[in-house]
Amino acid sequence: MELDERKKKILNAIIRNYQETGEPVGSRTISKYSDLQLSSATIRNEMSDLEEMGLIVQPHTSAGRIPTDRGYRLYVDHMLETADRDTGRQELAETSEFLIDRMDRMEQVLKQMAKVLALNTNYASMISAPRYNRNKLKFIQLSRVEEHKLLAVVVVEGNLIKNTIFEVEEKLSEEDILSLNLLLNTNLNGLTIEEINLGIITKLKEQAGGHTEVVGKVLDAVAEAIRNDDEDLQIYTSGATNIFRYPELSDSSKAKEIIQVFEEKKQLTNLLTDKLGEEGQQGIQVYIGNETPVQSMKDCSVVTATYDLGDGLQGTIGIVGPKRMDYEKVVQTLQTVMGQLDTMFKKEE
Amino acid sequence: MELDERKKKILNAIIRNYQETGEPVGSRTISKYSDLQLSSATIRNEMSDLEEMGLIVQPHTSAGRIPTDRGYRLYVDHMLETADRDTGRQELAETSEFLIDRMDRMEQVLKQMAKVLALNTNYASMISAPRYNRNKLKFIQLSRVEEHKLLAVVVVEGNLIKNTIFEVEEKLSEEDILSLNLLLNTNLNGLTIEEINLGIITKLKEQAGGHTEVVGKVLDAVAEAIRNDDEDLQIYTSGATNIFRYPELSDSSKAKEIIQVFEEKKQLTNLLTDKLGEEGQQGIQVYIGNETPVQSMKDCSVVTATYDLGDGLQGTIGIVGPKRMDYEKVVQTLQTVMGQLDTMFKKEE
DNA sequence: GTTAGCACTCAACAAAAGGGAGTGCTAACA
DNA sequence: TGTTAGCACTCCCTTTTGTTGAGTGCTAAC
Repeated sequence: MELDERKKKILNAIIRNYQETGEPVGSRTISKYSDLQLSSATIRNEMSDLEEMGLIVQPHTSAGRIPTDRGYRLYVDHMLETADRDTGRQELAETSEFLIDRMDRMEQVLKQMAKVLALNTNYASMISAPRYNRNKLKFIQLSRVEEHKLLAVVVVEGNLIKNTIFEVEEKLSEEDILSLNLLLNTNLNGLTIEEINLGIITKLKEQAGGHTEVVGKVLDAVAEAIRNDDEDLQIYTSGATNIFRYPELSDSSKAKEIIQVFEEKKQLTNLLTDKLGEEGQQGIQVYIGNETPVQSMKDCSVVTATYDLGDGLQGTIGIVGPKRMDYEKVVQTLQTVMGQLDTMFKKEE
Repeated sequence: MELDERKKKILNAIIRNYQETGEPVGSRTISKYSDLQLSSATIRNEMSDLEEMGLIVQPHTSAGRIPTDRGYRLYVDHMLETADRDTGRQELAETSEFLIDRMDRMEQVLKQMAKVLALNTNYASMISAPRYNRNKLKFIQLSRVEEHKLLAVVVVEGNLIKNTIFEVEEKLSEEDILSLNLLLNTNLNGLTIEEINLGIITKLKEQAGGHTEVVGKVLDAVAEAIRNDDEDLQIYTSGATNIFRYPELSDSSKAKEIIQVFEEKKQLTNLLTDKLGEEGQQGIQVYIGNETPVQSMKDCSVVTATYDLGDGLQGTIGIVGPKRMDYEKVVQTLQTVMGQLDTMFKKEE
C-alpha cells in the first residue's frame, strides 16, 4: 500500500495529538481538529490502512490509535530532512543568561547546561564533558609540598589539568626537582600516550640520575591524565525526575529502571559515545524505543547531538523523554545549546 | 500511664514486625510470634494502652497497629543507649574489598563507599566529602602553560588541590614567574582566608613589582580554593532508586520528591551539615519523619554519622530510608564504614 | 471516493456484595 | 486482679455486576 499525502497528514495529526494528550487518538478528533475536511468515517478508513502499514496501533479494540515506533521513525526522518537548519532557533528560558556569567569552570557550565535543557524541555538531559581525541601532553610541573611528598601537575592539550600527590623515599633537593622538571618537559611535551614508549621511558630514567622512582611515579600520573577510556567520562545529568510527568513512564518499575540509569551514569556512556565521530544529520541522532542501545530505555526516546569545540574536543548532549516527545522542539533546543557552547568556548579559549 | 517492661516488648515486637512486612501488625501475630506467652486478647489490651500513649496507631478501625514517629523515637533512643559500641560490627558485602584496591582518589573512595552503603542496606545513601575546618594555605605554584596563560596550583592543608588557568596581559619572563612564586609562598603559606587581609594584599602587590595583575588573579584563585561555603560541598549519593523497594514511598509523587532531592543534592547539604560539630551519640543522628530538616523527606527517616579524619577534616555519611527502616543495622553499618574510612586514611595520609 | 448510520466492543467507573483480618467489649476463670 | 475465650462489629479489600461512553468496523446510500 502506498503512503499518500493525505495519509501522511493524518499520521502527523495523530502524532501531534498524542504528543499533547498522551491518550489514544480517535477518528472524530482528527476529523474535527485537522485542516483536512473529512468525516470521521473517512478518517477511520485511512487509519485502518495506516494500522495495516504498521504505523499506528490500537491499544485495544474500540480505542483510538497511537503511533508505533515505525510511525515515529517515519515522522522523525521526515522532520530531520525538511528541518530548516537555521530557522526555529529556540529562545531558551531566561536561565541561559545567568549561565554566561559564571563560565569560570567547564564543569559549572555543563551542569548548568544540563539544567537549562531539562528545564526547557521537561525531559531528562545529559551532557558528556568533551573528550580529547588527541591527548597531547602540554606541560608538567613537579613541586614539593611536604618533606617527602611531591605534587605533580599534568596539563594536557585543551587545558585539562590533573594533580597527583605522591610520596617518595629519597630526599630530593630543590635543584633535583628543578632539573627533573626540565627533563620531563623537554622530553615529554607534545607527545601522546602512544608515543611515550618504553624507549623514551628508559631514556628518561637514565637521564634522571638515580631518581628513577620519582620518574616512574610521575609517568603513572601522566598516564592517568591522558588516558582516555570510557570509564571516567564525566557525565552531567539533570531532570531525571521529569519522567514522572509522563504517565506512561511513571509507574514504579519503569521509572526505577530509567532513573537508575541516570543515577549510575555508566550506561549513559553507551548512549553518549555511540555515534561519536559519525557525521549524521548535523550530528543529531534519534533513538526511538527499542532502537536505543540501552535496554532500560526501551520505553523512551533519546535524542543526542555531538558538539565540537575544535581542537579535537568533542562531547555529546542528550535528551531522554517519552516516545511521544516533541522531537521538533528537542532537536531545535539541542541545536541552540550547541550554538551557545560554540560561542562560549570560541570566545574563551 | 506507665510504660512497663511488657509494653516495651510488645512495642518492639510491633516495630520489628512492621519493619519486615510493611503491613499493620495485629494482636494475634504478636501473640504467636513473640516470646511472651500471652493470648491475643491480652495483647489487645496492651496495644490499646500503647495507642493511648501515642506510640502506635491504627490506620483505620479494625486494622492492626503501626508505630508512630514517637514510637520509633522511643525505640531508637533506647537502642542507641544500649548499643554495645563494638559489638555488631557488620560484615559488609564483599564489595568493600574491591574498594581498598583503588583508593587512589578520595573521590573514587567516597563514591564507592556510598555504593557499598546503599548495596548493603538497601536504602539510599549519601556522603559529603570532608571539609576543612581550618583552611590553611599550604603551597602555591605558578607556571606558564602558554604564551599568555598561567597555571596557578593552590594546595590547602589536607592536600586539597585547586587549579586555575588564567590569561595575563603583560609578558612575564621565567624569572618573573620564579620570583612571584617565591613571593607568594613566603607571604601566604600557613594563612587562613581570614588572615589574608587587605594589608597583606597591598604589601604583596607592592613587592610584586608591577605584576599586580597576576597577583590579583592568583589571589582570586586562592580565595576560591580555600573558600568554604556550603555551595560547593561535594556530595556523593547512591541507591536513590532503592526507595522503590518500599511501597509506602514508591508512589510517584512521593518518589519524585525524594529522588529529586538526591538528584539536586543541594538540599542534602542541610542534612549533612545539620549537626556537624555537635558530638551526639558517637556522632550519630537519627531523624524520624518530620524531624528531618528537609521537608520532602517527611515520610522517611534519615540516619547520619559524622566522620573525622583528623586535621579538622570532617564530613558526614547518611542513610535515607522508610520510617520502618532497620535502624539497628543502619547504625551498625555506618559505624563500620566510619571505621573503614578511619583505617584507610590513617594509613594513607 | 465519501459519508451517515448502526451494531458492536471494551476500558473505565461505580455500586453492590462477600470475605476476612482485626478490634473492643463482656463475662468467666485462676 | 490479671488473663483469656467468645462474640458482635467495623471496615478494608476484592470480586462481581452493571452502566456509560468513546471509538471502531461495516454496510448502504449518495
